[in-house]
Order: sequence, then C-alpha cells, then structure tokens
Amino acid sequence: MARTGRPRNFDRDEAVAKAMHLFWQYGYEGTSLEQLRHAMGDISSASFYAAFGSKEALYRETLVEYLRTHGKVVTALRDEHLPPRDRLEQALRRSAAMQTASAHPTGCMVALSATICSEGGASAQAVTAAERKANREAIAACVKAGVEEGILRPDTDVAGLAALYEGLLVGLSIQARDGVAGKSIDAAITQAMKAWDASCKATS
Amino acid sequence: MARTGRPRNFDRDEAVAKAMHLFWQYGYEGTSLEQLRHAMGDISSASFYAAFGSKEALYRETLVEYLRTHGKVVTALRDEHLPPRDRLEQALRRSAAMQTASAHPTGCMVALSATICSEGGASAQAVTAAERKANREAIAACVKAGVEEGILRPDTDVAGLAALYEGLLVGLSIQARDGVAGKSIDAAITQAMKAWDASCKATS
DNA sequence: CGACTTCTGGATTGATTATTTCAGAAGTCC
DNA sequence: GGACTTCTGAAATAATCAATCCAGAAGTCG
Repeated sequence: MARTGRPRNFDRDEAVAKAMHLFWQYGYEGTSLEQLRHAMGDISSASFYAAFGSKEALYRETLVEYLRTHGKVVTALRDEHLPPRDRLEQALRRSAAMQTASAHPTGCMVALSATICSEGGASAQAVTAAERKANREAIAACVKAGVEEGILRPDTDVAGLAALYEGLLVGLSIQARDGVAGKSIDAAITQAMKAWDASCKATS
Repeated sequence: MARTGRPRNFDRDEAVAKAMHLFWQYGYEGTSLEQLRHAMGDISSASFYAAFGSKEALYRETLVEYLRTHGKVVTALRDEHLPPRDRLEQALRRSAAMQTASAHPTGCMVALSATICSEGGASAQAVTAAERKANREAIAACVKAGVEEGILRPDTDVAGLAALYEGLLVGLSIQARDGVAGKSIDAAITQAMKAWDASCKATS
C-alpha cells in the first residue's frame, strides 16, 4: 500500500498481534497505551497514532485478527457439511482446546475483553456483544436444523437446548481463565451432548 | 460503633449498597471514585476515605454485601437437607432468576466485576476468583455425593458433570448481561439436568 | 463550659490516561 | 537533484485517576 514516504520501522502485523495478546489478557480498558507501545517495540505515540488512529481502532483491528486466527474455532457452527450435532460439538471442543492452550491468554477474547467496562467503553463493548449475538443465533440455527432434519423430536425445546450450548460456550471462557483444565471442560461437553441425545428420535 | 465525634451525614449501609450496584454494573476498574461519591450522595473525597479507606477496601465490602444478599442464591449448593440433584438445580435456577431480574444489574457480580482487569487489579481479581473456586468445589461435591449416595452410577464422570454445571453457572452471567431472557436460561437448566439423569441408576 | 473525637468542604497532590503537535528524518517519484 | 509523502523522536496537552491534607464544623462526654 504506502509506496512513497518514509517507511515505518516496525512490522505492523506483528504489532497488531502483540496488541491482540494484551487486549486478550487484560481487556480493552485494562490495557494502557504505554503497555501497547512497549509491546510493539517501544514505538512512539506519534508512530502509534499514525499507524492505528486510536486505541479503540486498534482494538477493533485486533478483534478482527483474533476472529481470523484463534477465534475461527467456532466456524464449525456454520459448516453446512456437518450434521447439526457435530457443528455444536466441534465448535465447543475446539473452543475448549484453544482457550486452555498455553501459547496465549486463556479464555476467549470475544467473551472476556470488553464484556464489562466503564460507561465510556460502551462502543467497544457493543462490538463483542454483536459477535456473541451472532454465535448465539448460529447455535440456535443448529438446534433448529436438528428438528427440521428430523434428528430431534418435533417437541424438542429448541430455545432451551440452544441456551444450554451457548451458556456453556461463554462459560468456557471464565473457566479457562480460572485455570480449569481443558480435559475437564472437554468432559463437560461430552455430558452436555447428552441433552441433545435425550431429544433425539428413538433409533428404532 | 463510633459513639462520639461528629456523626457522618450519609447512611453508610445505603452508600455501600449504591457502590455495590456500580461495581456490579461497571466492574471494579470500570467504576470511578467520582461515580461512587456521586452515587453515595455527592459525598466528599475526605468523607469517602474516612468511611471506607480505599477504593479496593470498599469493593471488598460491597462484595461481602453482594454475597449476603443477591449472591445467596447459590447457598443451595451447600444445603445438606436437599438431595444433590436439587442442590444443583436450585442454585442454577435461582441464579438465573436473580441475574435476569430488572431491579439491579444483570449477571453475577462475582463472575463479572473483576474477571478481567489491568495488571494492577490482580488483588481484586483474586477475591472473586477465590469465590468462584469455592463454588466450583461445591458443585463437584454435589456430583460426588450423587455417586456416593447411590443415585448416580459408579462409573459416572464426576469431573465432567461438575464442569458442565459450573460452566453453565458462570456462563449464565454473560448471557444475562447480553440480555438473554430468564425463561430461556431456565429452559437451558432443564436441558442440562438431563445430563445428570443420563448418569442415574436405572429405576428398575 | 471545655476537652475530646470524628466527620466534612474544599483545595490539592502526583501519577497516569489517551491524544496532539511539530520539526526533522527517510524514503519514493519525476 | 528537488518536490513530495510518510513516518519518527521528543515534548506537551488536557483530562481523569485514586488519594491526601487541613481548617473548621458538629457532635459526645465529664
């Protein structure tokens, strides 16, 4: 892109990745510009604002980067090639594995980094809330598909099952942040899938 | 009980209650002293520090107050008069009802108000983390009791079931904060209890 | 009344917050 | 080489943060 002018002396993508880890760990408001600039290689304020515009703009950028990389574990929810039950189970299991890995902060950035904040942080809050809403709807769509495809009984409590799996999905994040082992969370998912199976049509 | 000296001209208990609502809504770090002092009836900085010592000390006090009032919904977990299954179910249902009520902030103060924060907020973070750990252990004890009392099969995955119910309990908070209806969460609990039932001994 | 204790109003502290300004450095393009 | 563009280093901005200080007000107690 920028072909002319003085080139910046830091790697922008690397800087975004570093910032992502900080926002993921400490949240949007819990991360300071000093922290960010230091992690990006002690760049100056001028460099920061020239490259990213503002703290919130950078936050949004890191969120996009998160969704593109670590956050993609939930794309299984929309994978039409999979049967509905597998969509839910895979999204949950992959989330659990990712969120308890040690190479990065635990828990999910969407669930944790801007859920609670001061009155001023409302606009950052809205971005993650929208993301969670989209997941909630995708989960509901999986359950609904289970009924429509004749896998679940017609009298299945669609909203109840959906809320269960979404509750577990967001709950994962706090558990992971609290240090609960990935193995335990994975076992919880196995148990949660029994609720689905309880609504299955009898397999003659 | 301060018997002598000039009496303070605001109600300390009322002030703590007001502060609790703010911390509950905006989190420990998301709530400013100006906000707190204003909500407490525009008291001065001097009055604030004379009465509460520091922001963190007040936060801890509001947390105790929360546990004594709204937070007591989870005491069912330790109620030995109830069968283990009911302990879990009641704690979950009461939490869902409380956390989606409109008279106060949604979600749980223990789960939300200090889960994520800056490096400096670690000590406040630790208080709520300890509380969540205690709940996690109480939930595990319920499941274990189910096995020991012969209600659940001996081969029951205790850790898995426990992680499921704890995941749902903390997940509730984010769902409630996202505006998910209490009715939906309650239905999710109904579905979650099917995992318990799936591990029950056959009732001949 | 007078000694004592506690709280309040108001100003102020110093640290930290995100952001801006500007002159000069370091490139590209013609 | 000179015009042009973009980025950097350093300093400064105003706002907000939690917390402190002090003189005086408002009580209790003997």
